[in-house]
Amino acid sequence: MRTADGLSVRQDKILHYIEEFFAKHGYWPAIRDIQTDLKISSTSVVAYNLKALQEKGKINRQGKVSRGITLPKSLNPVVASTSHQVPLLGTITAGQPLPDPEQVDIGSAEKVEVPLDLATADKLKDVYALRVRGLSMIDALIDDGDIVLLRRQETANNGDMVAAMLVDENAVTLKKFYQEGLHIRLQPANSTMQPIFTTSDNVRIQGRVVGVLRSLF
Amino acid sequence: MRTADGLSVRQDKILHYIEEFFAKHGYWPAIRDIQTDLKISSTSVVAYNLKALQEKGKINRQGKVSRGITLPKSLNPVVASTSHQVPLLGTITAGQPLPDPEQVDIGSAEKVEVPLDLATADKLKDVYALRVRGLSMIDALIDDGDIVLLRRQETANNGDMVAAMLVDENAVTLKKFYQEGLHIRLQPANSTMQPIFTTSDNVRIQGRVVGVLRSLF
DNA sequence: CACTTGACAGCACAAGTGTTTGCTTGCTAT
DNA sequence: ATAGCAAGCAAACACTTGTGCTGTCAAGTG
Repeated sequence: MRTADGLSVRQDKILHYIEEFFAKHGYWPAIRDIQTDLKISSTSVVAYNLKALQEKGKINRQGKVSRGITLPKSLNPVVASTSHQVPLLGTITAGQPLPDPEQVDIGSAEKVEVPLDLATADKLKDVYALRVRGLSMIDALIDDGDIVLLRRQETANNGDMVAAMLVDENAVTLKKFYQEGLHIRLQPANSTMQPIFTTSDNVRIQGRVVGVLRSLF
Repeated sequence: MRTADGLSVRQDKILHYIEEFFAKHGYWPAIRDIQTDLKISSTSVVAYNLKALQEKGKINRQGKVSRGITLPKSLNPVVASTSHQVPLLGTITAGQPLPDPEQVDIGSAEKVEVPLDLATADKLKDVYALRVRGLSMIDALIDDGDIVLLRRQETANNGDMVAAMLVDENAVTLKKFYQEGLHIRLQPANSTMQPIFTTSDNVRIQGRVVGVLRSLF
């Protein structure tokens, strides 16, 4: 007898057992867990069926690794996630350059949850977050306390919202970037504000703004 | 040296390593994984620190079980539900009153993922999202295309950012709310803009703004 | 009938892995 | 000084667990 997925009854039971075991314990079962709880006579039978499940793409296995049976993320109801974490590297204030993400221990940094609506996971590479202090970014429609998401890059296309450092002023600002011949126009997002015109060598792009989160709770 | 959590540097590193290992592999690390990758001289040192982490409630352990180190669900960024879905009920444009959430079939509405950093789950009750069309909310630092999160309510405290309908003008606007005697002051979030003064009966509060999401991808 | 194949059994081995024991080090309080 | 203690080190030990045989058995298959 077969299930709809082309699995034998036993394989189906094993698959569900693996799911439930992980949901209950938080780690994966060993072959002998499956064996005893499902009252299978031999570990080799379990191994045999696990191999079948693996070939059918229902599970992943890491050879030789204890409890290395895993479910593909997309099939794992416990792990499937709709958001992604990016490191919160610090605070951005007018005048201070952005921290270099490579200088900071990303592993120990605070994390910010970013919904995948805002950005798909693969686009979140090299993205980090900064908390905004002060009102200096208000012409970019960014308030005190907002969290901005930045992707590290040193070039920009016209119209991109970038974190740009003005060398002369020693200030960082968030503006829309427009290259106009030898000059650069930095246009505030807020149309009631005036743009900045300056030369290329006075501008150093530190990253592109890819999102803003504001909590008013 | 200690981290903010009262963990030693080594314990902090181990904790983050466990997180990353699980995120990467889908199963938990063995003591020897931790040892070799963190270049710790002995397994017993790892065991020693794991015990400390366990006593501090940072990890759970199943004695004797291979790869039985787990993170409490609330601390596990991979498993913990760190975001929540709220219905996206439509579009807000200057002049149009907000849709009544009860009039819309919430079940079939589009959903927006909201990170719990922005709002804890229990506070997300009666919260819904609207997409902003046009620049009419620019003085509330909200751009065309932003998504605003609103909690349905008809009263407000001073200083709350609210969605207020001005009856005479038949317009909806997002402003900070201040009751001043019999009059009401609606103050833009953007200090370069001017407030609106009006009477109480000309203002109908439609909800409180609890968050803003902006994606620039 | 001989031959294959899928599924299961039993068992033992070796690798994977947690635990224990004894020893060293550096620091602090008595 | 000396005792106490947290933290680390090294090696051995013992349990846990995946894997590799060797068979059995029933159901095809030519």
